Amino acid sequence: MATPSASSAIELLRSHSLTTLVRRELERRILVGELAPGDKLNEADLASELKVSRGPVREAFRALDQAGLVRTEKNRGVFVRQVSVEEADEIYEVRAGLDEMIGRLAAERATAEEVGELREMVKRMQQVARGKDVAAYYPLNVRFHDRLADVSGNRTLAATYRRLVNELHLHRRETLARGPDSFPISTREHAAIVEAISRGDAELAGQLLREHAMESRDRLHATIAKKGQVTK
Amino acid sequence: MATPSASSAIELLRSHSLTTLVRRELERRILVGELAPGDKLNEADLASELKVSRGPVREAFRALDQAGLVRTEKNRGVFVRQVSVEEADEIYEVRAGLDEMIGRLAAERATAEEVGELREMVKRMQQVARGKDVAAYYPLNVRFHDRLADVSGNRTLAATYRRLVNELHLHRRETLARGPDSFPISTREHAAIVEAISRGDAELAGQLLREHAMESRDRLHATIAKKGQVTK
DNA sequence: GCCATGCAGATTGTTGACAATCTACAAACG
DNA sequence: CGTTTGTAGATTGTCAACAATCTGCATGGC
Repeated sequence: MATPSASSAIELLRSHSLTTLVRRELERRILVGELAPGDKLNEADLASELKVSRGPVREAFRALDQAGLVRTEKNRGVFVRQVSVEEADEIYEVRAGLDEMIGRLAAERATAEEVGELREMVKRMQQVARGKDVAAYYPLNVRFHDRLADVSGNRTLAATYRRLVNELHLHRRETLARGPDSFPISTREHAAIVEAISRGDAELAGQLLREHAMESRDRLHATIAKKGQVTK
Repeated sequence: MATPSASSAIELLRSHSLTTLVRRELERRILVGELAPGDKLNEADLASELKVSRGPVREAFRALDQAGLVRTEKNRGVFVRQVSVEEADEIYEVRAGLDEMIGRLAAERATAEEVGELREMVKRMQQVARGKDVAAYYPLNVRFHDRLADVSGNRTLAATYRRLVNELHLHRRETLARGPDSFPISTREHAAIVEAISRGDAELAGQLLREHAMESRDRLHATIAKKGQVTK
């Protein structure tokens, strides 16, 4: 490893085609909100902006479509996917089940280092939470759950989970425009989850994570009810 | 509706680009076994065989890659995905959880017609089962579970389920080459599942479907053990 | 005999051009 | 005045050609 930066650059070029890079960039823009649900993605514009031809852009579109982040209408274009409340509700339902599996498996398989890492993440979240800074808390929360999915040791489970969470990000992006974000700071729950995992209590970890997910779902329903009063 | 065939043809042309058609054809070939796991897919050959240019073929590749049916190696080509026993084990684990959700929701939401349809499918499977014709039984079994996923009423759940089942088909294709298929004829279990759904017993339906999936997983483990003896 | 080096063919990655389709606006008709 | 038809511009779908990379084999050096 004489030139780590050079070798990593080589590795970057070796595995990443333009299609992959375009795909990542678009995924980033969508999840970060630069591209809002319903926005149209113009092939030519994106191609010239990213300094590539339309081919890689189109290939990236097909991948993003399959990933559920955009929807394609023939001869009309591709649009950032809009996730309705009904869909979000369905997704939450599945996510709750996956979260329970993640909790169970994580409790069974987590190593001491992994538990330590999770504890560290919870601690960081608690620090941020004191400032009531939702904007800073949100990504930490996402990464915590993401890491939890990895700790489950089941790659298929983690990949399936991430896919659904991405779609829920989409829904959040959609509703975010209508009003301020009321994201919950639930560090206590997180701490309890990590403790259950630490003790190897699969049943409890699964139950806690399921409930944690269900609360998100219930919050969605509460928001629907409130929006229903205000908007119409 | 004066010319239903014509209007359906129009609808076909309206929504299906060449990319979509190529994608479907390749998916069919992979799931039916015409393309075996590990096989390389040559862009130019496929393009000329399907009478299209390489563009749509490449776009179909990106979608199939994201769908988990092929894997892409930059500058080397795309290959039909190989699902190892470890991966299959992971997938089964997730599938068992999804199946439980499907059972629960189906029991809660299934209409009388849907239950009737499921009963009909079980009956057909029983008829085929008497002939011990595994080749004929297998697709019926797949369609039964597929329909069950729809009956759950949760499209996200059904889509997630199908994706995993496709990957398991891949694993089956891979192991099928090594020896005869020992697919189980479990019409009794299917009948019990439908009955639980019919009675609206969500708990039981979920439990039965989970066990049903777990048996597939256990069969995989048994096969591994046996293969381990024979092969090495 | 064995390994490194360097072509030659094949295959993938990317691009720009052409064809088909859609959208918006304006003119013509009832 | 409203509806319809037609046309121009923009956008997507498809294609064929060019560039970059890989694979296999032969040649040469040790």
